[in-house]
Amino acid sequence: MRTLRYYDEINLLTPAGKTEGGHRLYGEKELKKLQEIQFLKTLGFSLKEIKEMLSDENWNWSQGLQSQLNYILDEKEKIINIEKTLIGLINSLRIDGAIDLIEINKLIQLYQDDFERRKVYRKRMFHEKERQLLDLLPNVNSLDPDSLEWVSLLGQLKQHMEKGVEAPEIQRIVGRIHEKSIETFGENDDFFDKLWEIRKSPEKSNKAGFYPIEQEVLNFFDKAWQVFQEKQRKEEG
Amino acid sequence: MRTLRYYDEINLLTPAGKTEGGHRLYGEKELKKLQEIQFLKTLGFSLKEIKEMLSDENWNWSQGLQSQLNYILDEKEKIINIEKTLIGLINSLRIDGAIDLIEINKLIQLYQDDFERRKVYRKRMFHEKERQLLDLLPNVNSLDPDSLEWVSLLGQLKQHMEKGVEAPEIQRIVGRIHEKSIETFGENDDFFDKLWEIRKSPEKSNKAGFYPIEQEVLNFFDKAWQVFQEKQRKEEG
DNA sequence: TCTTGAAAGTGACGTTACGTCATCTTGTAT
DNA sequence: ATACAAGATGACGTAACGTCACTTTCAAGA
Repeated sequence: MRTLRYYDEINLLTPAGKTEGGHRLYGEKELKKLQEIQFLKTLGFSLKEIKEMLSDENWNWSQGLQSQLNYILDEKEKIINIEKTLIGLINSLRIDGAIDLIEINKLIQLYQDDFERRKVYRKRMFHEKERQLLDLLPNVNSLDPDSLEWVSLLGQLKQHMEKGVEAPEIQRIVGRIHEKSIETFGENDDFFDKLWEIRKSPEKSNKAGFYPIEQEVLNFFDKAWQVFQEKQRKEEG
Repeated sequence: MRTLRYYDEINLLTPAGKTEGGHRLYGEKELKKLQEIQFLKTLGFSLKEIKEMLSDENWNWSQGLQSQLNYILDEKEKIINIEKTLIGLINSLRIDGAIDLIEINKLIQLYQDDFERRKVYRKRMFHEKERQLLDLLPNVNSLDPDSLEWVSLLGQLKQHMEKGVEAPEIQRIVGRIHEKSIETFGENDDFFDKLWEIRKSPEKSNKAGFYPIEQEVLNFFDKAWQVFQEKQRKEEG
């Protein structure tokens, strides 16, 4: 009811007549118009725009709809960006256990501004084939099962860190990370080492556009990884 | 500048001090806070919410981000619906050439049903209690890394299901599930129960990165599991 | 015809995150 | 000392209603 009063106020939809007492009376025509208004509203038009459209006999619908579509597409892009950022935050929160909003913000800025430079850097560091593998890297900004497995593994590592690198829990997690990386990158150890070198250095990671992981966790994994490899060698040899 | 005045008014960000004349002075700390505010704003939080988050020492970030993500996903869905409708309209315009309100009205009829369905608005659940009422469901984003690994593994299984039980991708995933289950339950293989337990929860929503574990997936896993065991026996025997 | 209670009317303020005047005061460079 | 840019203050405007508080009208039953 409030709505009808408002539409009346702004002359968007005036009642067909009024009773002596002032009650608003609407006819068939007005009902139809109301439906039109509701419909256009769901398309995201403002009442002002709707008023214009409905009152202009020669309104150019195709142009109006097109520009509305453009606007909506813009909004969609914005929302998708927010979504990605939120997912990234949630994942990194899981890996690191804490967040520094400002650091993350910087990263995002960097990510947005520096896309080109990062591409160049990656080109310098990796061959064609390796770059294809790079695209397989877990994407913190997504919730697909594959990325989630990485996130969960790193998160568990962090969780059990206090138990030390030799703890069986840790070694099992490292084992699964190993397998996962074989699945992702193949048996290509060179590539893995190279990646790991970059990963370990915050600056290089940053340049390459890798998602930052706490240094502590990285160092811990490095040690645990060495233990793991030694054990494997022993078993084999 | 207007912005700073406003933040001061609502006690979101008060200046570190003022000059005799009343000019606002901001220090390093305030600058940082301002940046945080700006960042959170880009994520779609309202100033009221931001105020709460930043002033609460024990703010539950993971939950807050999560509910914001849900809200954003909702918005995204709405926008995508608008987009579809607009595209539909534009296309039908192209076919018919001229369109007038009569045409639009036909389409209104078409979409009318949708309106009705969409009237069940979901509100944004910012506060814990409100959420607890409506969604008790475990959501990937609120899971601990350990459970997350399960979800991610099953999710990957589902992703590659079409390749058949014998596919190497599948067998590798099954292998990791096997290891994970040993870690969790020991050598006895009763982790099927666990799977069924996980299965009980979902169904409600599979957006928001929520992975329902369907019957189909479980059946598939069952078969793949048998293949896996056979292979192992062969290797051993 | 009178009563009565629900529905409708009116007016006003609240909502968000500032933008934009108009007017006044301060800080600072010359 | 003076001039002038920059900041402060207060106020109104924004979009589309929601939500009081209070009054009036309409239609049905006695």
